[in-house]
Amino acid sequence: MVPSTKSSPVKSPLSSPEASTSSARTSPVSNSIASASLEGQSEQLSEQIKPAAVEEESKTSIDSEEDDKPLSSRLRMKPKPQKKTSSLVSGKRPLDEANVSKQSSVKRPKVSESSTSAKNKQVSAKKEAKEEEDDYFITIADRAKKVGSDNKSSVALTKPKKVTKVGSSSIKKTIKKDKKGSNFSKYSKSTKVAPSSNDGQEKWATLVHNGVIFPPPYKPHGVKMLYNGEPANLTPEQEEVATMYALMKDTEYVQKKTFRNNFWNDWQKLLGKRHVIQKLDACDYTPIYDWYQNEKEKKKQLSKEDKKALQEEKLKQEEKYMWAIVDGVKEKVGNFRVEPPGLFRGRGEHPKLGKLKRRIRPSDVTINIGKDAPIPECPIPGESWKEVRHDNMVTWLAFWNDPINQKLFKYVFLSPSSSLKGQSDKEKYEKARMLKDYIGNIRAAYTKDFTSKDGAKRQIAVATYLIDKLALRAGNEKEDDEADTVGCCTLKVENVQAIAPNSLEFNFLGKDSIRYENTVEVEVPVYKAIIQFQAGKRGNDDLFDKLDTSKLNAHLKELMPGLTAKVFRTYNASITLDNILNKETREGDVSEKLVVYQHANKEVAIICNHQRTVSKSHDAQMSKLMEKIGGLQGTLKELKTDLDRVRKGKPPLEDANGKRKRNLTPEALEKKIANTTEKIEKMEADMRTKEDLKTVALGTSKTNYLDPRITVAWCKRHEVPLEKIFNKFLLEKFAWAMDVDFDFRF
DNA sequence: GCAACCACTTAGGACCCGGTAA
DNA sequence: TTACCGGGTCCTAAGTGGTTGC
Repeated sequence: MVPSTKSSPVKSPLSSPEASTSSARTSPVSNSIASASLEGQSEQLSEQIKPAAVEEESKTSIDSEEDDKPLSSRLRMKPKPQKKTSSLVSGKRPLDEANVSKQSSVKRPKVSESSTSAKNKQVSAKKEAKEEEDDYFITIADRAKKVGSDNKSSVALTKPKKVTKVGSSSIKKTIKKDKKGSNFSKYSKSTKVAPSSNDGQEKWATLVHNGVIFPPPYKPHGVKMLYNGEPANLTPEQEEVATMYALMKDTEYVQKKTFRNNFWNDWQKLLGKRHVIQKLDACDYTPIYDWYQNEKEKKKQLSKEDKKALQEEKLKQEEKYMWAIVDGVKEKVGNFRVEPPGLFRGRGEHPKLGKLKRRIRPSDVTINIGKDAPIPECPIPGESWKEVRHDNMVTWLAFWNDPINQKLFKYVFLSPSSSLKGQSDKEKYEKARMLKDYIGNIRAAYTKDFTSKDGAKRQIAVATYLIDKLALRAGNEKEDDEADTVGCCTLKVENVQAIAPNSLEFNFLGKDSIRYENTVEVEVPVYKAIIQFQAGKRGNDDLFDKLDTSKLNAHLKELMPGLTAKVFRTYNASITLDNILNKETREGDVSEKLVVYQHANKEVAIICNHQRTVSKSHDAQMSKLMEKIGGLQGTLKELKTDLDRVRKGKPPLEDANGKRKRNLTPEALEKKIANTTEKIEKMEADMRTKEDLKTVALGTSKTNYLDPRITVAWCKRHEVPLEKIFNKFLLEKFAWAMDVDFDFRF
């Protein structure tokens, strides 16, 4: 991991605890699902719906033929998933001291044994990786032919229950570096992971790490801010918090009343009642702001060598915290840096905006580490950890209470590239793939319930439909001290407007206070049900008053083992990518294929409502491009005129400066025209893409929703270098997906 | 049945840095 | 040489969902 070069300008030794588009969105759902005749359907909700593929091996899709059958013939009893018993291996953090050892009383065992075994395992892992690499000796195209003949890709497409052999040895032997020298397995990680990391199971056997690193103590700068135009004296603690505020001068936060009020309340506690500073409005933080800008500039002006030296120094300090050894394997730690103090930057209209996030000390931090591992030395002399635990039912290495909301915790986890995270990532996508086999029957079941006499059932059906069709989030209840955002189950009456004959207009703030605006045509029974749910209610009342996420998820679990609302998002995102890639990819050069990928990625981002704010320079950038295109069009016109004249035996026209242009042959002019036209087309395409994507965030879906195996397999099939799609972070995160068969379909 | 608690995933924005056009 | 831009990295907020205890 590249260490952050960001400086933490505001650090304080505080200790007081509380001083502390309506765009035409692509619907992933076919409209055919509403027509099913469901006469005779059993009302047994406790039955799990068996995947269609299991019932009818030859059936390839969730089509109406199946839906037309009586549900009794489509539903079969499936054993309920075993309820987890709370026994010795409870996944919960124990409240008592049974699993806790106080730092002082813990004897430090020698590290040698585990580290030796770690080394051995790493050596053997490396050896395996090398052996795998040596096996690649056939081109991708040959491999495609070979595997294609052995295992027709159409089979993969038509048999929904096909189990994909990730990294099967037969396939590996047919892989070779592609023509461009990019081979996928160089990114794959030969890790030995437990078959499942389900809850209620041990996450690791041995865990060694060095704890966390704290931000350096606050260094007072002594620059005086002004109060009523006069320099004001501040203690280092007061100055630290003033500096936090001063540095936010250019942000929108300071425009918000809540932010200013919360900051003032917390800062005033530090200032004390009798301080000369009595109101925020009379404060002028400019001297501190200017000082900081100056410091920043000085830093920028440092020589390359000095910058490098600083970076190396930081790396040296942090190196030991960057790694953990999990079951003998060295793994990256994610967020090993304790969050520095600062002013709370919540999203949207968060009621706690601007509150002081006090400094976290070792006495706030609980460490989780293997029983036999040495307890990390507390990096701040004279202080000690709050607690040391040895809980292998969880994956966190450390946690502390969130100073803004004491009920919440901040965890230190392994990096997304670790085997532990990779394993759970893979399980997530496997679950979403499983939904593919159930979705037909699930859709048929909720369609039937749109008109159920049972109001709760009707609400569950409509909510599930919205989650499926619009990829809405579940929508847990929120506390009063959080931003007022909603998901499906918490939609308010005012968030949905029925538009005759059968459209719904959604408008609400979702996660991160990102607005969801979408008008969508829905099944008529859904439309009618929504109107009915709204009847007699006020705008701020719950649309789904008989429903919450627990009830919804409990119901979903009856339909498929492990099914929850969020699985639909993963499923719809991944299946959309898979479908678009396979439908739209044509023979051509890599850049054309990348356009297809980006288009698919964009569709998914729109479905999931992944937005970003338009960059400040967007308009200027567009104007510049327009200008350039205009210039090129002028050139093109001139070239065409010249060609015309040359063909008629006349000399070319004079240029803009009145100078005679060089005589060119018609062929040379044609070539120039072609080049200029190509340039214009490329620029226009760039412009369209830029405008198209100005509010769309593509990264979130790539990182969290798109099964990487779809991408890897597609790259293999179409000889697209994976590095064109996955950056370093994603290549590492998805190491588990690299050995997928080239014919993998989601 | 429900609230509280806990552990984990998902999310957008800030900031940095290197490549490239002017 | 400088300015600009875009991608990468880091940060941490904000979700989801399981479990527990009353």
